[in-house]
Amino acid sequence: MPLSASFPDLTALDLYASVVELGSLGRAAKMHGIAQPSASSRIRNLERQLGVTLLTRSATGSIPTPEGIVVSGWTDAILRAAHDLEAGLEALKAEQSGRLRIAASYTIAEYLLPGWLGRFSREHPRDTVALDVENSTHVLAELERGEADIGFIETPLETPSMSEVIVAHDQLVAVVPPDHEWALREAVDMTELAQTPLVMREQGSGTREALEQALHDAGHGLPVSVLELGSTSAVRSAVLSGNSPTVISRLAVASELRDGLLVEVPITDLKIERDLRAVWPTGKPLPKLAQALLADLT
Amino acid sequence: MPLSASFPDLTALDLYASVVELGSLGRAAKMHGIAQPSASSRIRNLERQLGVTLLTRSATGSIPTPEGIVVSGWTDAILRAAHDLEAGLEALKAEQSGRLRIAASYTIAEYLLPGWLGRFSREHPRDTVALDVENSTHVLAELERGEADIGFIETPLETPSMSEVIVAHDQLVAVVPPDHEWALREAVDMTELAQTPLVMREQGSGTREALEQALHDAGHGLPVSVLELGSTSAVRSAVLSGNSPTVISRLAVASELRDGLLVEVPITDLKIERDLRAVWPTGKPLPKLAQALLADLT
DNA sequence: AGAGTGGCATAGGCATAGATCATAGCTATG
DNA sequence: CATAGCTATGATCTATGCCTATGCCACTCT
Repeated sequence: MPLSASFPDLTALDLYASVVELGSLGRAAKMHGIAQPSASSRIRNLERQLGVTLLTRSATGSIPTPEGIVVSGWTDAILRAAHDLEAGLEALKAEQSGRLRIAASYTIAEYLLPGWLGRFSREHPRDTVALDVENSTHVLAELERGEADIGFIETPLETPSMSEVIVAHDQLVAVVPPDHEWALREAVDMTELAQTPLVMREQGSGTREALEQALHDAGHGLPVSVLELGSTSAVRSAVLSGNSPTVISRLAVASELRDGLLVEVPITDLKIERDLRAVWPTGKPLPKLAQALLADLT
Repeated sequence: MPLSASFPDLTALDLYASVVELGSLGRAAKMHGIAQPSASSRIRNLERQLGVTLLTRSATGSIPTPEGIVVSGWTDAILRAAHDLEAGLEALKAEQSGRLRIAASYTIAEYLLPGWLGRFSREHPRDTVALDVENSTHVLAELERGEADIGFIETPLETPSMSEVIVAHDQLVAVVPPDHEWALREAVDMTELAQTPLVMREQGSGTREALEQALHDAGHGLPVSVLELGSTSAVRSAVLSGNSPTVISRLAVASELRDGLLVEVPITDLKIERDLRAVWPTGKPLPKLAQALLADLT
């Protein structure tokens, strides 16, 4: 469903965050490179759009009202996500001539890399990072061709020509909306899972292959799909607003599980763990910047 | 630091999400109530601002490019945070005559309630929710005066006049930026914590009182503050960009801990657990809507 | 094969949001 | 009591973005 038509501008939220931080409209205006009356009017607009008085203004400055403090917490979450987008984009746009070239799989690029890169570029403001998002086999190919300095993948590899180190963990879990019948079950066994139509990624995605492999290893047939979608976020939205289970990366639904918007269903004897690894060619020495990034993560 | 000046409009991101979901600019335009050419131009602007080609357009529709898929994951995170803000605001703005009146403490209101309310209002679209954010004692007072139907607090209560049920857990943890000396420590003992200047909430906040209580119980003096700030998000930002530890709700720094932007430091023998509880007056019967909300959470 | 349908891009006219500058009122400080 | 720092208001201007109308393209059904 679309966002409310009169949703405030992100720049207004950002300005508000600065006001809260600095304690004054004028100082916040200066930090954002606009005139003080503009800041005043933008914040007033923001208050009108949100329908809440955010600041108590006085001749000595402006401090948030009690409601303003709560709202500030919510807007901070939006702004952090926006900064993640910026960090990710900057890396995505960087020319191939950039100093540190990263190749990463989708899950890692979507849910972990922006945070890592934000911190990395704060610590190394003069260096640029280039990011290629590919599936695991392409990541390895890029590393072998010397087109990337370091890679991040979610599948174990057997080649001695690549070194690796585990930087995070992930797990595939079965989830349903809280009003689904499975939400109350103690557990569901694998036979039932294999026979229940699921929302799934398209054929050939890493997530789907891992699930098919696990079912096959346990002597079951291929899972049935009720809907096939091209991205993890699409799958998540479909499950949130539909009534079918899916098997999905825990990282992708962490906040929904925390908030109770989705419920995890234990599947008997099904455990698809994935260690998320940094990989690089064993032969070549790891570039300094790649070492620095790695040091941040371990 | 302020967001990039040319950061795209949230409505543009929202439109893009719809395009990805629906597979066509025109359909997305209709869903957002604008004309197709407007959608076309907005997406084109979005691509220019981000510096990335998001869609491959064709006479049969538009599907995201590989980069578009990654970006879509990042924008989804922003939009989810925006929906949380909307859900929270709607409750905050609702008149006191609203059907379900909730009183909650800051931590719960900031980090958990928006998600709960989003789901609740999807399931009960005709009902309105009013939210009052206060500290724990005020929450109880509102319940006693009958001004709220149900409350959420993070401190245990001893009065038999209130019923309670635990709906989530929280924990105060010590965190530092990853380049802080403590980040590499196995553990830090309480004496050292009590003597180290911390970033803290202002005197009288629940978080600070819990920490002071725990130190006092262990025979230590009051903690020293290097900086006192009025909101949890302000404390988090200060620690992220500074070089001092803080003791803070794990909920507030969950994503930073996951991304490695902050590091948790175990404090020997310090364990401040907080069960987050729903509370309501024992006498009166719990209103239907409050029961429904509670059922969602347990 | 031809008409119809659905999809995207371009061009021109118009309305509105938002920026600036100048000004004025308020409070604390010396 | 004057000054410095804060915010609000009003007048004016610019530019961004929307809408309608139109054209082109690909697929599909008769």
